[in-house]
Amino acid sequence: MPELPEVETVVRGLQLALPGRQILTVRMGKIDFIHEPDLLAERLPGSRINSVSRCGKFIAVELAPSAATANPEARLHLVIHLGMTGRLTAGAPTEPVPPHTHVFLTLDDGNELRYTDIRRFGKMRLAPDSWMDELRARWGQDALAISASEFVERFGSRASRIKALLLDQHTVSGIGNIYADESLWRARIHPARRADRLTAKQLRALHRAIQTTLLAAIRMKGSSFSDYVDAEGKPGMFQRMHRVYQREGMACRRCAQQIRRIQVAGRSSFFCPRCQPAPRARKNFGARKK
DNA sequence: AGCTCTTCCTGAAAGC
DNA sequence: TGCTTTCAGGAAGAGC
Repeated sequence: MPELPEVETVVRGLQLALPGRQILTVRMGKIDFIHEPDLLAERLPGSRINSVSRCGKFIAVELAPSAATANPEARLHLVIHLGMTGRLTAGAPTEPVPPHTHVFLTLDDGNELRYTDIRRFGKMRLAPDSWMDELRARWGQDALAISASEFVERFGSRASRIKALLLDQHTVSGIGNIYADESLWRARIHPARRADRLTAKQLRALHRAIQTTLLAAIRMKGSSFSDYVDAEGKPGMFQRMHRVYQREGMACRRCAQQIRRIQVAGRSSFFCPRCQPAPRARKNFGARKK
């Protein structure tokens, strides 16, 4: 599933292929995951691509203001979220079309930008600057950009379980199930611990673990299990480095204890019961009041 | 405030 | 063998 490192890898690939290109034609298959598909059909042909960037798990393809628009300040962005199984690839139109490919953009260099998404949990829309601003305001800071002190402040005051907070994009954006588990293992924190019961030292360790894990994953071009590929259609390699994710019953790489799997915040959570001690069972008798 | 459940969707894997 | 059921999950929304 694409999380920050996978989206970053796709964006870096697209940055080599898209800026400066003009979109010639747009063809769409299933459109139920596209917000206002008519707008894409109307506005994309003829527009030129300025840049490609990442905002959390969103990909933003910025278009140059078109001469036809009355207001040259009204920049548009083709915003894409890959969801679970989304793939965004740029290549020759002669390459075989994978099943479930729903958007084709032909480019002026003869290449084609394609969006493929088996489950269509992804999202696509053409949005103005103001929508991007709203997104940034509503979403938490990017997981790679947030400072240690901000991280401690944001998490230390919350009563939710730490895993739930890591997955909540409003707290910090970019982290999904894989990197939440990997980071928690690295920081030796149990996924069901309440964030406000962690020490500042533990939260700083978690912040560091997130940075280390995400940067290492980016170097390996992301994790591929079933569907994720980069902008050239190639899988990542970081899944080989996973310490806990999808390793139930296997030995912890630190202490050889068997990795366990539980449900936290409705998600599979993998952890080492020795390295990541469980929160103390809360009995009424011991309940603390604030 | 924060938790759980539901919804969207498909294919792989498990169950019978 | 071949069918049916279950599960996986990013994010939003409902309801408690």
